[in-house]
Amino acid sequence: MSKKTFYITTPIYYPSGNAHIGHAYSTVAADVIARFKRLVGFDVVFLTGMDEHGQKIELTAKDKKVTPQELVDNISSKFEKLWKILNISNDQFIRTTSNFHKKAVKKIFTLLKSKQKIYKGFYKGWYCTPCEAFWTETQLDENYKCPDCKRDVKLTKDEAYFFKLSEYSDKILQLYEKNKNFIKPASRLNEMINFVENGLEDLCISRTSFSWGIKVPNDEKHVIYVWLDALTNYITALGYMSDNNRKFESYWPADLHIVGKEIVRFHAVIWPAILMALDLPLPKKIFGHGWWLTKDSSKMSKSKGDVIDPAYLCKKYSVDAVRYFLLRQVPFGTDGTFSFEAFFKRLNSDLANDLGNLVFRLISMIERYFQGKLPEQKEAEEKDKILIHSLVSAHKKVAYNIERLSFSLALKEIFKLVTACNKYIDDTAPWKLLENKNKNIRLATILYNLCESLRIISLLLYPFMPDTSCKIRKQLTIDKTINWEDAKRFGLFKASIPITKQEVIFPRIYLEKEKL
RNA sequence: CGCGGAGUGGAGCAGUUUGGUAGCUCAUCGGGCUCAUAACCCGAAGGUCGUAGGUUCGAAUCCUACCUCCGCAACCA
Repeated sequence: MSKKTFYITTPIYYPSGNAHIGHAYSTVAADVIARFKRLVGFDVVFLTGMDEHGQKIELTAKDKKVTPQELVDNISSKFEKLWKILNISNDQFIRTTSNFHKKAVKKIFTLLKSKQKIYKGFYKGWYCTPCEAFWTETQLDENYKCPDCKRDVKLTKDEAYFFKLSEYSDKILQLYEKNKNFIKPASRLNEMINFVENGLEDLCISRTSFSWGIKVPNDEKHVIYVWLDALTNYITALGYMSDNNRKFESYWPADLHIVGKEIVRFHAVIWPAILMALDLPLPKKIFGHGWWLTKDSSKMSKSKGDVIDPAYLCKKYSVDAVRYFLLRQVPFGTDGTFSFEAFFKRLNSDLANDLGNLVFRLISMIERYFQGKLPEQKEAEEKDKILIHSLVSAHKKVAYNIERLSFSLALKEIFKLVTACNKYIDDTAPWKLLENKNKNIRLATILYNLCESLRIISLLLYPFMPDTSCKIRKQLTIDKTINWEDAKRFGLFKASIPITKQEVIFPRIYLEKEKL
């Protein structure tokens, strides 16, 4: 029985500073897809990692008086810790400073060179001596000065290796034409078409101005510059160009590269060209998500420390609050504004008031009315049907929206169910039935239906909020096995297993108590 | 004329492809309920849909002009 495979990646992040909310965003989104795909039976590889070479690292390390390796070891370990905190279920964590990656990249370079896709030429750039940095003409400011220090720059010509990107314009346009879903959302596709139609230039893929990188084989004063080093992580991680490429054979091509909108171009233009040059299949989809902006950045920076540090948010307000907010607040393709006001609002109204309170009031009634043990008998009524119908049909909409990366809509669907449950309680008014002894079974049925609802909700919620999902199941003594199929059927909840009240899942946040 | 996106009640957004009572969430106000985390449920108020023209019986939705904001315009991960 060979399961269908699914390979999903995040970008590899650049450890020149600490992880911020944008990193968390890409990674959490990828995690949701990975968890979902596993849940529906795919054999998933979920890759994330770090892009650890380059001049900026070299300079930062020098500044901090550590070696580049020490610098990246330190920062990368922080990223890894953050992924643990955020409950990221990645199968691999690649670092471009790993030996296996460096070896593979060298082989890729050599192969491309032998195929005559790489040649040696001259890189023209404007060099700023004090900054030790090269700039392209378009990067210079309006007076042709260094954009960093505003001082004079001088035109220099350096020997460098180039990749024949210019050969691929037509092929890439054909790719876009053939696969309309290659770049999502569609607005990004238009940008790329426009960009490629203007013609592609060959790509400079080596540098001599710094040394922190993979050496060019047989020409060691050159180091391989970002593209060939970073983008190829998606295949070297699977063992491409290694002694054991079994994983590569079974998982490549990637099903989905999740990237920030700022690097769509590299993934949608350069990466396919490199793969074409290597005669490898192309990834199926690139999704470029939006950015988190801060509306009132002055206020943010005034507060002590880096307040939008995702680890801090998780620690203070729970992982799932963060995961939920990021994916619920704005559509995945568009930019959003991060504000604590919005964060607290979401937390309070959706998570604490609607979901958390629902679990709490339900368990409270089960304890109070049945000493924590529901009888098995049932007495259904017409109004149950509406609730049940919306429950068993929800999985389709949720799955559909996750597949399209419309996380926000998927969550909306799930929370419609939560609202339906709260309404159902109000409509059936269990506390009134209590007065009438004959209504005991009906009362139990209502509570059963609610437990069952929460079983299904916990299942649908699992890819987004694994922690919360498990908490709900634990509180209602539902067994731990998470299986998407079980979201399609009503009636699997086992009555008569004792339930006792536990912690509140999402405590309410009181704005006035929060010091921002 | 480089390409593209956006401008809708206090806030954030959907609706524009296939014109026909302007919808959602939050906030506000009123009511209900008491199982619950001052939570839950119901109802109300609030918008001439960037501006000005045009097409049409009828336009947020189509056309024209203009204004404002934003993204892309390659070696920045």
